[in-house]
Amino acid sequence: MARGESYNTKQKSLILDAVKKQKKDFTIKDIHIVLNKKVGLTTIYRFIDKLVDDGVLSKFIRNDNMTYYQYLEHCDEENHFYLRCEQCGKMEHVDCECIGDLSSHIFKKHHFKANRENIIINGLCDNCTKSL
Amino acid sequence: MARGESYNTKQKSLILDAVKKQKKDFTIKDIHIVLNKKVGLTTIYRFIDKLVDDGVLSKFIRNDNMTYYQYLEHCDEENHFYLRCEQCGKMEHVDCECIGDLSSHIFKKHHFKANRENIIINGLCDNCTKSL
DNA sequence: CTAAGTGCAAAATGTTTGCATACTT
DNA sequence: AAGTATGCAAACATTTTGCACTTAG
Repeated sequence: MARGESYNTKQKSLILDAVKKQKKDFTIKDIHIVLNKKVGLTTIYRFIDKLVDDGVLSKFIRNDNMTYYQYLEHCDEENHFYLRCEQCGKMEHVDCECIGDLSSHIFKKHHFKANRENIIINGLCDNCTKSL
Repeated sequence: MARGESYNTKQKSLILDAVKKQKKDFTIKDIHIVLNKKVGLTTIYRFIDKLVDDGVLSKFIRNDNMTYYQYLEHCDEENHFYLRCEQCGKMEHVDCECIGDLSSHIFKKHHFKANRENIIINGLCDNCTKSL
């Protein structure tokens, strides 16, 4: 096997499964608890960091000063983007050419190359709008 | 004076000035150093947190695990949004109806109420695209 | 004069590192 | 067998808190 390659371990797949099961954004602690502390905190930190580097997770901070992560379903769709609810933390996936149109407009008119892999629009989802 | 009101102090205006002068995203430490440690770290933490709550600053985390802040020029423009360069950290302000169009599309078709105050598109600015 | 703000030092958290052990390939 | 991964404990860094003192109104 080539040098620098990584090994598959029970811990990694446990973490990845847990991460994929989350319905909304989560913290390192959440995963630690979900896994019933079967996997060490250090390992979780290390592997989740790697997932962020690999673009599998996005990482952000709320004003409560906690670090949250969110699973980014891998989409090869040309026109994929996210709608993230600021109220409940849920992330909707959308495929719609509207975002492609915006990107090309921004490129042509504003000379900026949008990162198409990771466009997130914040706001309020349908449910939360109703319950306010 | 009404209870719960806040006082204007030298420290607060020093911090606010420093924050506005930043050309790109910055950390608490940056501000501490810019102010030549004339203002205590604790005070900086407290006031900057307040600025975030008030929507004057946005707060986010990079994968280096440092917390960054960015000054959000207040814009009453209907169609204001940000283009944030992932390479150099610069934030461009744009006023263009393209974003209003997108927002109403998203509202009508995807039943999501975008937060118009704070739309940030990540990507690469013109300069950084050229120098890659 | 009173409420709010400041800054130090201490405490609390969150995150990373060193290292011996265990696991993958 | 050799390279990776794990997890503990320790080290580190960042952020928050308690408190006596200062300042704004």
